[in-house]
Amino acid sequence: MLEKEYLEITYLKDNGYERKLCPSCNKYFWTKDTTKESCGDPPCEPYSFIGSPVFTKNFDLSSMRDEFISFFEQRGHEKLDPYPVVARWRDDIYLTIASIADFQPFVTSGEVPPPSNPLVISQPCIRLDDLDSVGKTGRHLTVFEMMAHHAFNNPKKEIYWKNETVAYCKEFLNSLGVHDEEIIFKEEPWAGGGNAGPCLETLVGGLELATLVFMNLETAADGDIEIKGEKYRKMDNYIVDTGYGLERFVWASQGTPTVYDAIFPDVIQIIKQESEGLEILSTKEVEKVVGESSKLAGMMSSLKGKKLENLRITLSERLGMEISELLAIIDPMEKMYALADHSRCLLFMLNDGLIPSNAGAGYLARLVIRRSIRMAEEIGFKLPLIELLKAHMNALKEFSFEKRLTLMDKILKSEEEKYSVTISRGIKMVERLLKKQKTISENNLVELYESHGLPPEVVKNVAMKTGVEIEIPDTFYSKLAQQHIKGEREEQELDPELIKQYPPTRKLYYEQPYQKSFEAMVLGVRGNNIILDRTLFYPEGGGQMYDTGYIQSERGSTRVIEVHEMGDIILHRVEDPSMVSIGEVIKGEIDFDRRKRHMQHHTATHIILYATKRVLGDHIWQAGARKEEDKARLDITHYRKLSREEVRKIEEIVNEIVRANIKVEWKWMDRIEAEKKYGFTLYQGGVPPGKQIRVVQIDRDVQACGGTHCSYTGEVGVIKILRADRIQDGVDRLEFAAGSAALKHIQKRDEILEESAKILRVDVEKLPDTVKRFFEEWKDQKKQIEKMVNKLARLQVKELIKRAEKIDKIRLVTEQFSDMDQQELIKIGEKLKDEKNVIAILISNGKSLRVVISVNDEVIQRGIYANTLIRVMCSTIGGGGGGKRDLAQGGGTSPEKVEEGIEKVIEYIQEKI
RNA sequence: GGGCCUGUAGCUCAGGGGUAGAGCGCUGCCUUCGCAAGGCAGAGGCCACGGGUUCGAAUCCCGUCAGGUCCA
Repeated sequence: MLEKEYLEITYLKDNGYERKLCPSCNKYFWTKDTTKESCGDPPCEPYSFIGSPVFTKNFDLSSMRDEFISFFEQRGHEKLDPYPVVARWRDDIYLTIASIADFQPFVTSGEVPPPSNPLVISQPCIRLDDLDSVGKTGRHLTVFEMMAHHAFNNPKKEIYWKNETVAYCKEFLNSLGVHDEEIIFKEEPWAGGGNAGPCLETLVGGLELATLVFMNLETAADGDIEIKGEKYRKMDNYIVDTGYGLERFVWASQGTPTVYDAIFPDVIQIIKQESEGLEILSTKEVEKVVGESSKLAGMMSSLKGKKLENLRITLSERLGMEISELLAIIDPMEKMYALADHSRCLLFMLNDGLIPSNAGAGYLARLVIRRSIRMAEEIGFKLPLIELLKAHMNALKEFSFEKRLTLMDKILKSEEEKYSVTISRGIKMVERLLKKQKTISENNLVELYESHGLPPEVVKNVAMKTGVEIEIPDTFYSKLAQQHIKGEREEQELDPELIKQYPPTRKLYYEQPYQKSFEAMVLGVRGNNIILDRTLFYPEGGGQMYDTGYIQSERGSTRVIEVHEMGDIILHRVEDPSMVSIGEVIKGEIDFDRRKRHMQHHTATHIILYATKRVLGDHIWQAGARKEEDKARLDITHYRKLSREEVRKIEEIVNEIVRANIKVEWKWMDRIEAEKKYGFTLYQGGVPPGKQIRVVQIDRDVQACGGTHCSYTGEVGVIKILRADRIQDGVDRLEFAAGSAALKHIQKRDEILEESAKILRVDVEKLPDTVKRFFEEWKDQKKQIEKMVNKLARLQVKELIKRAEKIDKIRLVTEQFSDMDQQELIKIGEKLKDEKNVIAILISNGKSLRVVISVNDEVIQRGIYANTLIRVMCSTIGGGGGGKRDLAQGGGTSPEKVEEGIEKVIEYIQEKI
């Protein structure tokens, strides 16, 4: 299907490139080299650039990036500053995985015009999918810069398309000294993120340097083009999406054994010097081993399990070394590379304000941190991680990381601490386990890792110390992965197609936020949902609850219970839809008290977020929010629990802002323009759709927000923070109330205090002291009672034994108490056990019916057990019981049958002896 | 966002329907010139919280809260 697309690229043919079919991978490629038979892409052919660089000049990251950007600037592309690596403008991905991610979904869909067109960018991207391969393959990185030029075309205007793109690519490579004959363009359809299109991979020396994607397809259930199992159809927009791997270009220019040696040699040097186990690794021989390994690994897509094993075997054969000898060199080497890479990744992540957490995007940061710590330990790296981050900063001067350095240091330290606690806790667990069961099963390993974060390698080491050998099954990690695939998802409620037939609802609540009633025409009725041409009713959104109220027609009025937005349509859910008919003009009235509270809470939320940033630092992001009538809450990202002082400080600042009575400004802005002017901190409450976004500004705080707000901060009234909780690691929740809701809360709290004080008959001020005293006294008295019970029991025993009834040699004690505690019965029973030949039946017949039977040793010898007796007894009195041979307890529900029960027990005893 | 694990003495944890336990730490006494160590005695528990099942729940079930952890 796509073949035609490739053949349309006349530029290739015109420049002497020939289309061939690779016999090895069965894919088409274009080359000028007449001797070339296979596509040159590993695994069809190995790398040829290691040791013999493909460019005429050596580059480092900065110079290579400059070279690329100025090349395209000179050819009419506008330079765009990179976006953050944390993709806050997206709700479908956490991290920026490609340069095109910057423009999805609104620019690629055509809804929003691109910031400039055509443009050139070098976008840092993070991909954690191949985490295991990093360090091993010599080319995998967690963070890399995707240099790219993009052109966004539509039916009305075309910037440029396939021919020009390929031409740029060839010319750029030529400018670096690459000959036409060395370049191979390989056909490889591309798909991702709901789009697809033909694509050319550009290979030089066996290394894929660039990917030229011609994005012109979109997913469609009835599409006629199938790529990788998904169906696609042509879309109106067609986009040039290129990706030039900065790090790979630098690597190719230097021809070092691995990409790591090329892009951060200084960091590697530091790790080598500061690690205990790595001094031997600087010899020429090692370089050779690593180079060969890298070449071989280049032929494989990823390295796991069998693949990795095979690579090691082949490599040892090729070098004439024992596997163990090879591993001794290669294993620490790989860890060193991975550590160098991971620390670079952390630099970007933490700089963009990602706070490590046990859930959400923050987990990704923790994952990388923990891997780094583990690797640092394994190779004996002595310095704190922050030193590596600092070292990376030197090679990345273009990014201003410095301002976040102290914060990064704090975060890393706290994470290191947490991890060491986890590990030492885990170690103790393993030791206990070994005491119990001698060995550790695979299930144990899985549980230790999944539930307690203890890697199997650590378990193995601990076990070794106690002399137990443990095999970690090869299947361990794949088994883990399988366990997690299960999770499925569900979606969709109302049919969106149905809604499409209505025009967008005019949003009066933005135009007249203080209006209480309005008139509108009924456009449709869908079940209980009414669609109007305009409305004052605010639908649920941005964490703000919907408005409620009434809709009035000639026939009467009906309550509006819920209001939701679907696309551009607002649905009013009412109690009785029969009150309105299509075409009718109705009067709507909103519950303004409720609305006003929402407005106060919403404005308060902005103010609080602004204040937390001022108190805690600008790494704070909104992690969620909800505004209700009587309270609201705001979740923020932060690396440690808020202290009481911090909360108080926030509360003070917030109320200062209220008192300052600052104007709350809102306006509609062009999305791209707003992003340029205010940055991505706009998107605190998620990403609103559409070309235009609504921007709300309070003092220096600016957010994209669709909610309703007060006009001045003074209208919010007093803001009271009700609680500050840590809801998950890395996320704190502030619950608060504003205005009259705040007052209500304060009043309610007062009431609770006063009532409590009244019960204790003390002043409110004395409450803490009194409660403490009462609690202490209560505990004290409990102990006193226990002592008395003991004493009393001793006395009781003497009395009871005197009154015992004789059955053969056995002395049977039966006693009914009016209302005695079970504890006391047991105490007496316990004491009676010490007397010879005794069976005691002790009954408390009060609020509930309880029985304790105790039997002394000699009686047990004769085969009479307390737990048997109690069953005889209690089954008669309508209950049950149980216990041990010498002491048992039970109860029942029929007090009138107690005598009968005792009779039965006596009968049983008589039978037994 | 989903899964799993854990909340018991100041600390580390056993127990897992029937009288709340161990080790360490703490207090006092004995032994000693003193210390370390040992011996004896003792203090210290709403068994996270709220429901439910049961004659009876620390224990089983449900929910809440808190902590941990893995995955997306």
